[in-house]
Amino acid sequence: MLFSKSFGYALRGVLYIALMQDERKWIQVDEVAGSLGVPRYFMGKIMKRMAKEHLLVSSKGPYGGFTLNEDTLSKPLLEVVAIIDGLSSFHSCVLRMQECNSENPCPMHAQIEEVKVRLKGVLESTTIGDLLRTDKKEFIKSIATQSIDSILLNQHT
Amino acid sequence: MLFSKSFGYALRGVLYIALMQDERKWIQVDEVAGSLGVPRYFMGKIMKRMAKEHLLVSSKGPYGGFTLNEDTLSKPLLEVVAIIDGLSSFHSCVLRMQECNSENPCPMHAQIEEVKVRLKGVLESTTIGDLLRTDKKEFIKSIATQSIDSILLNQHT
DNA sequence: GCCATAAAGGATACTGGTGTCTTTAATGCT
DNA sequence: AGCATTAAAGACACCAGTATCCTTTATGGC
Repeated sequence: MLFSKSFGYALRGVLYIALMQDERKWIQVDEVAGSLGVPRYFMGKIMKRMAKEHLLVSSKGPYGGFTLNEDTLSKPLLEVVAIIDGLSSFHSCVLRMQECNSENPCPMHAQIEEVKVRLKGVLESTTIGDLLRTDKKEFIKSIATQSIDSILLNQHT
Repeated sequence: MLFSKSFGYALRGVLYIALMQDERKWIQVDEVAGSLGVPRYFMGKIMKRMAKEHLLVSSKGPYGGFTLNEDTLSKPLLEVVAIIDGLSSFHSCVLRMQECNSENPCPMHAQIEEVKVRLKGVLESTTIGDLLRTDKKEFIKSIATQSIDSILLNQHT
């Protein structure tokens, strides 16, 4: 597994909020979790962590919820990885050897290093905003489990 | 985490056996686990799984242990991954979307697919034998936690 | 056949990620 | 000020990977 389950929830959550941003500023956990088919309370904890790291902004009380920060869309995907999974896998050896580095490499070091550099490069050069697509319905379909109609319907309630 | 902890144990175990093969045919779990600094009973279970898949051969009783199969060194690393971790991460979406594929891709599909193909390529094109190095002492150092001297010493007991 | 040795197999505990629920704190509305 | 709403925070359950121990099975040497 490249990333944790939480990372998937986190990124999809941010993208969902970004998607709804043009209509409403504050989006509630209930709606995000419901639309994405993610456990309600678990989603809440994940979004809280992102808010704590200023990738999201939260507001309590009626009409509160979560919203993007000014710079959220320009942040690289690696930021989400760092917040949710941490970056240890990029720095540590796949064979878990303590002393693995370019001078004293583990047997897989060279082969894996190349892949890790590449993956890190993708995550650094791709921003959250880069992932957004123009077709809203198509985009929702790619991150949500609920039907598009029921999601768009919920917006009026 | 690209691979599980077990995968690291497994690969290092196979390499250790390969390394000792020129002197002795059958290597015991006790020695492998001791040399590599891996939990004894856990290592046993991992090696058993590899034996079941014919990546290793096992023999019970006195002077028994594990040894390489005829074709072990020519097997690609992906074989070890398949036995220990399974290949599901290569086939499934990082955002865990059920319906993610090239026709209906998740937002990260294109970027990740490239990395996954590359990683899989490395694991397919690199054999276990490819990882072996000529300098035995250097090689042991790269997969073991115990001192080289104490390992070489144990061979005589 | 008996004994010692080593893997096989099963039972159990630990740990971190995942998932659920309840209580507390903050905020907007009346 | 009081109430309703929403996130924050903490407690707890669950599960899969990890780790440990014990019993059983196979095998070689005597």
